[in-house]
Amino acid sequence: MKQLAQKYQPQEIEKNKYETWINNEYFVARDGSKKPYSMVLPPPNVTGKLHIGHALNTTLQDVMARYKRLQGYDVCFVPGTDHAGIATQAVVEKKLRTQNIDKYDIGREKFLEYAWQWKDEYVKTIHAQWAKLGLSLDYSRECFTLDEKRNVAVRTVFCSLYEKGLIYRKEKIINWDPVLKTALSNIEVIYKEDKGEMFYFKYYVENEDKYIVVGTTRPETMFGDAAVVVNPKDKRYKWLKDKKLINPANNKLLSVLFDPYVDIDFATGAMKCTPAHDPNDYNLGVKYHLPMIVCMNDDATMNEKAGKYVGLDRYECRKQLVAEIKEKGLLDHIEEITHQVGHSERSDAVIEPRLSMQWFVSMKKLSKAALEMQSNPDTKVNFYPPRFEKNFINWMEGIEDWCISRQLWWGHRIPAYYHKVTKEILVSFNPPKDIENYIQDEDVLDTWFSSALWPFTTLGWPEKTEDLTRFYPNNLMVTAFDIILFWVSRMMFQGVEFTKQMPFKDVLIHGLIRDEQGRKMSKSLGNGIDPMDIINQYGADALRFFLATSSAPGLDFRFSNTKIEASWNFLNKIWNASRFVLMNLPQDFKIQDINLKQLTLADKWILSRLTFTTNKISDNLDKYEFANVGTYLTNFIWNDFCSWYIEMCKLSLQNEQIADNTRQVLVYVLKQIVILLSPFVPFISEEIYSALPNSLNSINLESWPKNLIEFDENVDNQMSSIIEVITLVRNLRNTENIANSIKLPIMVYDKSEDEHLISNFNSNIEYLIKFTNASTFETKNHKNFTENGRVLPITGGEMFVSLENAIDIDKEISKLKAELVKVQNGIIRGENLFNSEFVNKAPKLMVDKERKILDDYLEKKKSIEKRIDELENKKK
RNA sequence: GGGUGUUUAGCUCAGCUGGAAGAGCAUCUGCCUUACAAGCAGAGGGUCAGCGGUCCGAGUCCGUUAACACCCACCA
Repeated sequence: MKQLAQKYQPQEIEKNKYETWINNEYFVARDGSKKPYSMVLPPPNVTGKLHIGHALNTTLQDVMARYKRLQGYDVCFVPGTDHAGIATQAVVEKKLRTQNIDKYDIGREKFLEYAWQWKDEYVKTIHAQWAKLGLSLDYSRECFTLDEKRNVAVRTVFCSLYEKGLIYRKEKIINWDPVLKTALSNIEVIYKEDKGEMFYFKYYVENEDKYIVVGTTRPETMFGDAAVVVNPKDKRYKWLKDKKLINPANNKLLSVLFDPYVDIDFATGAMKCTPAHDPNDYNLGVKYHLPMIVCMNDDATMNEKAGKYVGLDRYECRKQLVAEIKEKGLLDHIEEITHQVGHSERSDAVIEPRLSMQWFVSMKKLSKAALEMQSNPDTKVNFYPPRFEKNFINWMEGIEDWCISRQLWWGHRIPAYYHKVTKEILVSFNPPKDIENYIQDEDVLDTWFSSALWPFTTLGWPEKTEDLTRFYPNNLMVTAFDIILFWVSRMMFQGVEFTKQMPFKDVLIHGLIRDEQGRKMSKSLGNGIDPMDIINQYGADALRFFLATSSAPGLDFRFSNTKIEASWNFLNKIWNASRFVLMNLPQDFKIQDINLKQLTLADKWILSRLTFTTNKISDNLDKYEFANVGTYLTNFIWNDFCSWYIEMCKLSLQNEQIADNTRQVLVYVLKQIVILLSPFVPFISEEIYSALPNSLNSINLESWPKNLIEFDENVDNQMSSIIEVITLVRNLRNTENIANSIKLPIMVYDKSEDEHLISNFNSNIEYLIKFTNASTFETKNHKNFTENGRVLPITGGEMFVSLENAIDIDKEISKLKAELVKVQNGIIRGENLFNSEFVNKAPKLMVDKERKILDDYLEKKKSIEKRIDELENKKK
């Protein structure tokens, strides 16, 4: 048992705790006698430091991990990091460039050395940040998406899919990033609305003085054109049958195709067809066996097909080509348009659709299996909130094959080997024995290919490990909605394919944190927030509490300094309440069982509220409704415990007979409070916990509160009625400007024959006197007062507060009249209700409730009117 | 072009099965009451975006409109 410092200083109490927890292996899953609970941390990229979004994501998971641990689960919370192929390669290249090193000069192997160095450095940073955040991770199981074991899994999956015919290599139109010089998958392309121009060119008919006008947004691709296509139903172009058109860019002859794909109403209804640079044109090209002419290099400069424009950037070529065509008089007109243009997610370069030889995952069979699994209530993944399930389903239903090869060095190298002579492809887990006759594929796999396997590769798959049987599928996956398609969906279909079940039971989708103005946080805006800065200022606990309790599932929320401060204030309140409890314990204090027969009303009430709160918190944590949990915690701790119970204890602590039992209750409740809090704010909880008598070595060894007594509605009502009286008197003092030093005689009388009210007040009269600062507090069964004062309605009776210190009668009367209006409105509402179908159709319980409310109002009306009469008489 | 979400107090947001509108911050009033002035005790403030519907009863369910945000989609 140790002392709590005078001040709550998070920087002090958060020191060294994490190291102790880790050294004691509190977070290592290994107790086979307990029920398993498992999560994998979405592995952050090793490109840099963690941002506030990571802090949110990991905090939510850590809350669940700690909660489940306290509930007696063997929690397996696996950390890891992601090699993030494109992103990491880009930052490493950038760093090398600052040192004037070109990756092509140093070559693949040397470059990878630099990349691994980078990775080691940032994993270290990430570890330090996880520690600061207090994440209860099981480091004994830590993984990296590119480590040896994961590589085994990746190669196993690749070969297996290849053998099943679900991976193939083919020349197809793919999204080409000309800056990073690699293929991308469809979802790595971000479509943005861009201003552009639609150019209308004249295509003359061969050997005739007739022309048609063809529109294009991309004149530079005309060097790759293979045909002009019109709709067969388009009457305007029937005459073109069997004619040839002259490509204004290079004077080559183009045949005219008639295909219903072309939209008659779009532009001129005549479309140029560039099979090697447009996915739709490609389809037409395949259908009509057109030549596939690639007219650009991999860096989006023009190749020799562009004639004199060879070597020019695609946009420069466009400019010059348009000028040339215009000069020749073949430009009809130019139209300003806005259209969707694809940009690379990573480099922001304008994507060039390009015919290229790549590896693909055939998606049809995989998506079908996953969708079937998802349509069955017994095997499906539960999305929180459920609407995100649609994202998954829609995407999977319309999914196209997944381009998985990347022209990078940093990643899992594709286990395909090409025979130097026969050119035969060999896909094999291990390199061929006669490797000297082969060349391995230069490309690596899309990062998401390995990420998709994460839930089971982290548990040792493809080996049949104990972890895999115990902890798979994972219980929970927590992630932001922007990654559902990239990651969640892919984990799901790969899980189904390789483990015959979904990789997790629940998916919790959270929103994004925006800045205080509601803008997305981004590097270009420079409005990102470093969680470490917040921790240094307010402590990890305040940050965690803010993050976890500020958001409803699936919704974005704003970062807010005032909310962090509010969290800090809350923790400071808890700190001080704990100090109060501890300083009221005598030196020789010993924990004993609470004597349930000696409880005061306040004792019973706080224990009953504790039960209520614990149940609410469990319910809401089970639904991942963290914001609700925050509300229940704050209400209970700040209002119930601090404002009422502790204040009432100040009296009972002076009563020798009950003081010790009160201390037992105080310590007991405080202990449960810090346990309830600990999933959210582990550091301060541990600090306070360790100062409590008879505590274990760490709060991490504790268990979730079991209810000492049931929630008691009767007790709750009794306490409410006392709180009601106290609040009314306080209110009266405030509105009437009556100083606390003036003691007031107070009388309560019972309206009904019910003795409960009176006896409740009688047995708690000392609290009432103290809290209302009354001179006398009497309870009576009958009205009997004549002095100047105020009648206040209370539940089940009325209260009279004598105001001998001359209140202003006029003011009093106008106040009563104002209240009378409110009461009359209430009566009107009630009477309308009872004149309606309400009585017949509403449940009896509701009718009774409304009846009572109305009766109370009628009573109240009478008594207010009487008071007004009395006061007016007094005036005369 | 489809789809989803948001719209509640001055600000930021809760309000999960329909039963007289809540929190934090801000504002106003009074308190240094020895756990806490980063606090305590009170107060004021809302036709729950608009319209229509279902229901005895709607912030909550249905339809519709508007604004904002996001996702998906090959329109040259």
